[in-house]
Amino acid sequence: MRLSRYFLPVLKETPSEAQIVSHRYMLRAGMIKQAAAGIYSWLPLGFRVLKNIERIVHEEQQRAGHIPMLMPTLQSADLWRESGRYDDYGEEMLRITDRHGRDMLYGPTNEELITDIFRSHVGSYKDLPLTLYHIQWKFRDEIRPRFGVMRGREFYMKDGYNFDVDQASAIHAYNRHMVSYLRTYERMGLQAIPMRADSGPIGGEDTHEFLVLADTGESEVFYDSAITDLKMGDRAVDYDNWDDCAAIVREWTAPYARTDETHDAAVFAEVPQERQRRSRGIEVGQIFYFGTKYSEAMGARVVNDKGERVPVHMGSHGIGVSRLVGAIIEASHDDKGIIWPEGVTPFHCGIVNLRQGDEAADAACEALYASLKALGLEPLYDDRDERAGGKFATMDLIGLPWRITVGPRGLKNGVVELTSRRSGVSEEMTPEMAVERIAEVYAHHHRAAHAQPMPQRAFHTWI
RNA sequence: CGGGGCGUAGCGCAGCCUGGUAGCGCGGCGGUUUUGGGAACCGUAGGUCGUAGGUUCGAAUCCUAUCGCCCCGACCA
Repeated sequence: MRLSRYFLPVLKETPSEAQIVSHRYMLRAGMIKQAAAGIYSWLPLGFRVLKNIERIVHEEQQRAGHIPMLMPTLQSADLWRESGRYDDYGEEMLRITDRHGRDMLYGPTNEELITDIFRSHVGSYKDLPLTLYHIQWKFRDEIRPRFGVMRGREFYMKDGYNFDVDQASAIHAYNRHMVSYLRTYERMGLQAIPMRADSGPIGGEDTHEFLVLADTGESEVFYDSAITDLKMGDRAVDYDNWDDCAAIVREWTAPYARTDETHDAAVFAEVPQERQRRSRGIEVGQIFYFGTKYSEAMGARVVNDKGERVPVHMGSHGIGVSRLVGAIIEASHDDKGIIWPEGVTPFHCGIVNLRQGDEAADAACEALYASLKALGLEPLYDDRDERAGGKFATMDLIGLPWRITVGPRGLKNGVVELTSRRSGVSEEMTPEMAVERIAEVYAHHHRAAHAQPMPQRAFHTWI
């Protein structure tokens, strides 16, 4: 993309309403524009990040054998009356009446809809296990929306639902989700720690929240520092293997890690003193096993191998996609702006032409731009007629992890400058070498590297 | 919903107390000189002062109502 033809309304000054760093930078970098309290338009740059996060979520869900679909934002109140939540959910649910006087609602979540779909079409244990998910806008009428997209009223969320014939296989689904979530967050350059949580209005017996450590987090968290040393890395995971998944879950749940809701000072005291950590965290996901809570209320039953009709065991799982945009910024920024992890960056690298209009500089930039595009990478070429300082400031603010700086001075010696946004380190090298280096950096983040679904599959519905 | 605050040009703000017909910085547009970390100068456009009523010869300013937004709290992906 050429910046001169893009829409990137950056702000030099911080809008007064923004209190926390992610909100400030999202506004200043031209990522969002507030439409109403807790409701935002996603401008082109923000939209690219949102879509990158969404893409990673999709890839990791499908890798784990989960099936994408899409349910509507508006729902009929009838199903919610059936589950009993029409009254339980309270003021946070946005209720709407259509022209015929029918009670509708803007969905805060989708357990009712998915259960209705399930009971209409699935009747036998032979159709299980089944995990369906979608990524869709939700609305929760927060009393006080704040912190930009971190606590909006309208938000983009992946929610998935697993259906299993009995508790044991439902627990495996739970474990499988924890593993896939760990991978998902790691690919975004985040460390999200699973912490034992309260179930809240969703209900359930077993649940973990995933928290990103950040000073501005809304939850107080207590953990054993051993957990932050854990990495999924490149390890091969067989999502069909109950023991493998359970082992990884044990690895991540053995060290103490809880939010203030479930914190137990006595248990925490058993963690060696030097490993006790107390911090703040941003919740970016949660997984639940809730047994037969909805299936019993709504009559979602299957016939098991003994010919008995039994309520299906369910779980649900959510990832706050729009919130993650803010959470990543909270976890990765400095005083100049955002520092995007390679996995989610809106553009793979920036090209800064220090002397727009200079024949050699223009030509070198065009060549770099073409080479990067040819490799399937998307550079952002700052070809505006701006001074160097302004271009650098913009690049630093919008946080592209890599920058190639091109100027007449370097070109005289046949070199350009490659700069890491994170470390600030600059190296001079030929343009060809810079392209090669960028390509290497992104080799692991390419879509192709993640598009392979699990090789062995137990899910009958998987393509 | 309780407490606090704010709505004046695209953004950040002053003016309000003590009414007299709107200003500053940044940004925009045109031009000249510049050009390796947010340049300088000249020119120029842009506002029914959130909205509605009231008081007054006269309201951004005083009064009333209303809408919106932000912050703290309870609540929450």
